[in-house]
Amino acid sequence: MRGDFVRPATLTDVANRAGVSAATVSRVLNRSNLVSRATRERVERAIHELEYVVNGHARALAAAASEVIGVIVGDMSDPFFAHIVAGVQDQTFLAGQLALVCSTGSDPLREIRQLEHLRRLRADGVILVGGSVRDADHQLTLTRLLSGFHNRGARVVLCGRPPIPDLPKASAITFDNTGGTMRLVEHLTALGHKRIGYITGPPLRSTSRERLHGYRIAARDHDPGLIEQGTFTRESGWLAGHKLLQRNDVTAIVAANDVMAAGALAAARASGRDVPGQVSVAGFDDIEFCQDTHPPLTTVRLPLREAGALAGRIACGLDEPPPTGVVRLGAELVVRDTTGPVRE
Amino acid sequence: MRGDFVRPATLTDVANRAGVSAATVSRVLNRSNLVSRATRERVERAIHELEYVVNGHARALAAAASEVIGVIVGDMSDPFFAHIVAGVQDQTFLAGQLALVCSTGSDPLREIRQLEHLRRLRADGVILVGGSVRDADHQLTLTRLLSGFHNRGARVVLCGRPPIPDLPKASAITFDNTGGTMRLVEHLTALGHKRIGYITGPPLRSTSRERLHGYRIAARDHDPGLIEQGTFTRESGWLAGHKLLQRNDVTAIVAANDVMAAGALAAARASGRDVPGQVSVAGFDDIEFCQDTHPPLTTVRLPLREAGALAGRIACGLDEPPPTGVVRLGAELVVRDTTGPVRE
DNA sequence: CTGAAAGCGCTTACAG
DNA sequence: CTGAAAGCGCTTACAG
Repeated sequence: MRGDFVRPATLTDVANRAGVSAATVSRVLNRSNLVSRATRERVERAIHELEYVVNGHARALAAAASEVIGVIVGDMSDPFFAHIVAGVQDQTFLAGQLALVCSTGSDPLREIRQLEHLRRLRADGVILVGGSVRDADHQLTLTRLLSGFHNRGARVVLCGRPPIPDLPKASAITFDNTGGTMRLVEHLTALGHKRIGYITGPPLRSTSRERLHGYRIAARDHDPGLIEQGTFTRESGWLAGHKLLQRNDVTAIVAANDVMAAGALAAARASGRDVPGQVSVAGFDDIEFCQDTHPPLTTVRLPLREAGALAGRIACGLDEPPPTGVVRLGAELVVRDTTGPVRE
Repeated sequence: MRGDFVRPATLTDVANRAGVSAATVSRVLNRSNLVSRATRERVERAIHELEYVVNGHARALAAAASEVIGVIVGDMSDPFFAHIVAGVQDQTFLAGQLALVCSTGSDPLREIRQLEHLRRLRADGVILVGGSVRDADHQLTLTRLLSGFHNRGARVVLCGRPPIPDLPKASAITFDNTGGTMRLVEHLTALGHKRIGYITGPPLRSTSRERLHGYRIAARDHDPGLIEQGTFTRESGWLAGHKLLQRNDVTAIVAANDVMAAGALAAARASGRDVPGQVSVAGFDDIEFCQDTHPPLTTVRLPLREAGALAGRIACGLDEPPPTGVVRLGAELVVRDTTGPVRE
């Protein structure tokens, strides 16, 4: 039933109405100053009267520039991604580009599909947000796809994801996941904790691996049984926390992100444990609600919005890519009320 | 320094390599079954060898269909939007469309700009998510722009936003904001609360107005001084909560969303008030962290992801638009631990 | 400052 | 089942 529709006005329609050539209309559209004032005004009136909207596809085809920046994220409802994306969009808007945000639901296949879509649209830039998946096949496909962007002259930015060795021209903005986790664990060690449980993220994600690496360095001589597997969701944090609490020697639990830490906190409460009296808990990212958990959560702050803004600026060509290809952003320990001294 | 780049392979390149015409390649691309098996295989090999990626702009221009669905949201880092968008994207992915999510930062001007961008891209559908702004000029521009989409045959869906009278062909998916708030206030009334403070959202947003309206109906004879202005942020909830708590007659505080309720909760704690012993607090939306506030927050649950999925299906043409143009979704009271009986 | 013409890379009747 | 040709709506040298 999608019957007969109005054909939108074209540039030719505008040219006819204004009594000029298509080239002249195009010049007005692109703010060329090779147009006399009178002509410009006539054209602008025609544009207004016809409610003319330039066809972005025709323009992209003729000019070989799309005004589109692709942003690929894992999961929009995860604050980690949401904050980075907000930073990106502030900048793309300033640059007059359209940030096209696609979410993969953490599915590698969907990541590939979305990238293909972006290549079809000849995106001027593409930003991959969040941890990469350690899977040889997937990495190969990804690298091939991304070099396709590069070969066209499109900019590739990795944000919160390690550089890809086979893709030296891509810019990478990374977080100090390892160092941040180390400082967090050392903070607990200084409080007297010796048996510190750790809830890690999905095993193949670079973010998980880097944070876990920090734990392994700082928690020397740790028992491998102190590490539980999570999936970055609250539910998985609850389950893993519950398991760790069944070991009576654990006096502190560190989760690889705040959402899982919130789950572990709930598990501690459910088991009747006082936090931080009987067990300390800590997270990672410092998303807003850390202030509102019970008690407020000790965590590590990542400059998410700033990272997104930087990625956006590079992708739009507003900033030059970093000379070394990599910008490493800090991670700051934020001590709140879920961590305290061990009471033996 | 963006020097000489590789020209991506075109359909003609593929045709030459495979020794067929462009039309045949196009047929293979579009899965037409008017191609012999042998020819198809030859073309597919050429596509693979050349790493050919169809140019979406050329295709959109020739076929007058863009495979793009635009989604306009206020603020990605607000879980309210994030959950709706996740629902949308599940469906657009199934439909093979690209969901192009643009955020306006709650700026009406930016909303218009993003819509113009989507019109240029000849989006097949557009979804406006979240409350509309009550401003005559802005509404007029918006309506004009949206009818431009309609006239082209693109689908317009309003999600979590009231129908626009001048735009009867648009589908609207609305939440029972008023009824949900009424049930929440009645729950408090049943617990003996007589002086219930209310923290409202930005005054011009439809969401704020509908929720406030529910409060006004249910809290009959309320003192206008019991209503404080917020902006849907945690900070504004803290401030408004702080003000309300200075009135010693207030025994309960309802906020127009969970994020502000979390702020109010923190303000109550800061003032040394026990929740719910001395003051009850409640929010709206039921975002995930409501389970982790201290104490867990009483609120009203909105089917955000379902709403997004429905909007996505309609926008992609997977589902027919609702016959009446409007789908009204429920709002369910979720009683947790921040609300309790009045202790006089 | 302005216009005619070619070209961007596809799809789609039309013929065969 | 396949191809030649026109056309989608712009931009961009090239001339003037």
